Amino acid sequence: METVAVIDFETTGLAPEEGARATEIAVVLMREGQIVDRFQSLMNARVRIPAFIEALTGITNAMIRQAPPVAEVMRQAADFIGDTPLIAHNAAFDRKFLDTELARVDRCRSQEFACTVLLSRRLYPKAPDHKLGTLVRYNGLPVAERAHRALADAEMTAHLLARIEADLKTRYELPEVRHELLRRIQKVSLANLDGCIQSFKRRMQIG
DNA sequence: TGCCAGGCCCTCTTTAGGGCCTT
Repeated sequence: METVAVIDFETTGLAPEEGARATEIAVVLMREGQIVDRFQSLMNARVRIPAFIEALTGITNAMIRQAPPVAEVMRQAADFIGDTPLIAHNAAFDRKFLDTELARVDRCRSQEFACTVLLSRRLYPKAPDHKLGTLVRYNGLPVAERAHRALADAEMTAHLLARIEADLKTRYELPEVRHELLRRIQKVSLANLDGCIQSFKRRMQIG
């Protein structure tokens, strides 16, 4: 059975090219819709966290000063993830921080990302919006006590992923939902979703 | 002076613009 890694970063800002750095990482391994392992750590990149981000995440400059060095944490995270296919909510954001922080420790990513924002826009077009918290509540999933912390957000994303996979299986009578199919789905328009999945089923000789 | 992320999606589109989503 396929294992996927759900990843979430907390950072000092929105863009590494603007000098933003990661302050916390969490990775949740999922297999058959269940969380089977977790990695989480704060990390010290020797940068100051803006006050409004301290308020948003609850991660303070005092906490970061006592955290292990970012290079040490990223090497551990890279070893934990290995070549497991990746998932994130708004994957473009986490992908660029992952790639930037890995490059700083002379490591690189080999696997692709799937994105629960793109998937949710296709599966749940009637949701009020596609923020992580909204989608979790919209689907009646467990809401983390402390959103905007990496492990809490990664676990909420993992639960959302499990719901997406379950809904795809039910709606399209699929025996399983692999990362490759998620990647295909997120690239087609909403109008072409049904056709994309039926075509995939024919190629896989399902149904 | 006025803007200041960026990748992606949607549509009153594609010779573009506006909005979403992440910290």
